[in-house]
Amino acid sequence: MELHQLRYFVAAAEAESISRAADRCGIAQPSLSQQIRKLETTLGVTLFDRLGRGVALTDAGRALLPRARRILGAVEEAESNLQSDLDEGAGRLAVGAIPTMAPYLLPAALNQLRTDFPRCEIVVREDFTENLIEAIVDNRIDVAVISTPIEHDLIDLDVIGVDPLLVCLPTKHPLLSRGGITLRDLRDQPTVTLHEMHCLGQQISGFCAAKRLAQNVVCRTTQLSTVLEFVRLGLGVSLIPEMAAKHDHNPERGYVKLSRQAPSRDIALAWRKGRTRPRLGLRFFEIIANNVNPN
Amino acid sequence: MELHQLRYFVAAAEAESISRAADRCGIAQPSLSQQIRKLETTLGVTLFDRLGRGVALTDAGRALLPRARRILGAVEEAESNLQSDLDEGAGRLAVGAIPTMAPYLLPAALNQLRTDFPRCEIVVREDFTENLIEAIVDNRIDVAVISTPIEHDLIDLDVIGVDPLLVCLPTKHPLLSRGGITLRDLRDQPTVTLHEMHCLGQQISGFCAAKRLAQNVVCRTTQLSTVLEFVRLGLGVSLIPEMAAKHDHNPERGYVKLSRQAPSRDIALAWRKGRTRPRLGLRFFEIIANNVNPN
DNA sequence: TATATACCATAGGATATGCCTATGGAATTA
DNA sequence: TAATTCCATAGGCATATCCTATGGTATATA
Repeated sequence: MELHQLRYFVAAAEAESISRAADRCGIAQPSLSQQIRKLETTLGVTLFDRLGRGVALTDAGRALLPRARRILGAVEEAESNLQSDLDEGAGRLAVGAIPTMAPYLLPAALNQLRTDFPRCEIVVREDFTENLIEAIVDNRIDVAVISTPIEHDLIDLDVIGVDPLLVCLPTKHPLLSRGGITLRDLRDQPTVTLHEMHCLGQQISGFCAAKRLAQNVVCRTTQLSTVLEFVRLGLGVSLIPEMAAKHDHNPERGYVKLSRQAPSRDIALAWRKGRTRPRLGLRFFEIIANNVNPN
Repeated sequence: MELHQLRYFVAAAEAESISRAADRCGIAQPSLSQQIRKLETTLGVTLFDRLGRGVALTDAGRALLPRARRILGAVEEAESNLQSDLDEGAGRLAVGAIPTMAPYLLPAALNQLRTDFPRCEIVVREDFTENLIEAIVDNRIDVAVISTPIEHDLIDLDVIGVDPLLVCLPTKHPLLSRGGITLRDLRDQPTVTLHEMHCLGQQISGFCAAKRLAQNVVCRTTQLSTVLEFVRLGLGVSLIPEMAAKHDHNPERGYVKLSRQAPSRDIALAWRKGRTRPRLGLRFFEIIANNVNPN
């Protein structure tokens, strides 16, 4: 069964004539006659009675007619609405993000995206950098919000901003009111930090190692919120990303920016190299870059 | 856009690989690759990103995929359900009948047909012979219940029974109780009869002319029920088909069969010559023939 | 790093398909 | 009876589909 055969069939049924149908289809009468016959052969039924003067649908032809119309209608819909669907951003976007960024960056950005493209479908995956990279390479997600460094031949990285790491202290901590804190001041402080399964945990460790600062780590957790709770209870201090600090409204914690050589992490979007970035992804890029760096 | 292109497209989208898709479709990899490219050209969009290691859908591809599946599903449905629809008699039947037969033959027959094929659709047309013949020739109706004679090259006629014409009299009429009535006894009776637009009216006139019986026609009507009413009021007698008499339960009228050379009309089904008789039509034939001639 | 493997694209040729014109037979109309 | 209309068939041409062979690129392995 071929689409043009269905078109010819419908034309012949409507015209009740092979000749007129061929005329309307812009082909010669024998061609249409031949295609109808072929359709009859493949379906194993007779579609028309040839009456010498025109043709008339048989039972089988009457049964096929509405189906043929449905099929052709679906084809037409596809051809004409494909582009408009794309224009309206009715697609799907799968976004990944590391757990230390997701809760601070995604909600606002995805909310905005839904506003811009009400018909879009968004899938979120929160996972560690390594798994996100793998997901991008395997085309399971379209884009990921992560931090540097990323070394992978198949990944394109756009650094869209910098997220400073602040010192997080209990409100009553003496350092909090002092001002002008440097890394050196933290040397003897007990610290609470993230497990190194998080890239943020690795980044902090790396930063301290670079500054030859031996951390006195009293606890490693797997969630930032747990770290914050420990700090609140006075078990130690911590380095916390600014984006997380901005979301912390608990009066029992305070944040201080280190006065010199303040550590930070990059905020980046990772894409699959070679893939055309989906329209929704491009808009997501704009939105999140704008949120990170308000002009 | 062609159906095989959609098939290849869906296969490639599902396999995420041109090679594997080609394998599954039973064609060579370059062929499938080429058809995908063609589809992209006709639609004016890129459907896949070629990643060296497999392919991945673009926005456009993702938009097309459900549509392609819908189209192919509709095609499959048509191919597989066409026959079953025919077997279940889900078709349409357009039946015609002359007004002097329709009310007595159609209701029971069509009711039976609906019982046999609950999904069928029936259209009834009640009209004069000439118009019915024309409707059959033009394929507007599939079959007609009519009477002889019919002379038309494009009509096949099946005589399925004979309908005697009875003398219809008011109950109090002296002839009714006499028995052994012949045409001669009607010679001086005032008669009421149908207009000759009805074939029955023509048949009765013809019959009387053949017997050299000059009718004393006091009234011509266009409906049998009007004739009956005139008879009831004693304005005249009439010849009424037996099938109508059987439906007449009014005690003020009586019917007598003529004892010799009783007139009758044929009951026939008319078909378009050259058309394959629809399944529903064949069943209708069986039912009505059986109703007319109960074995 | 070098080699082998997997995958998609291109090139060129064989085959098949769709469409054409010409023509014949059947039915209808003048 | 002749002219017309309509569908089917025959044969040829152009195109499209599919094939094999091959090259380039990315991935996996030695």
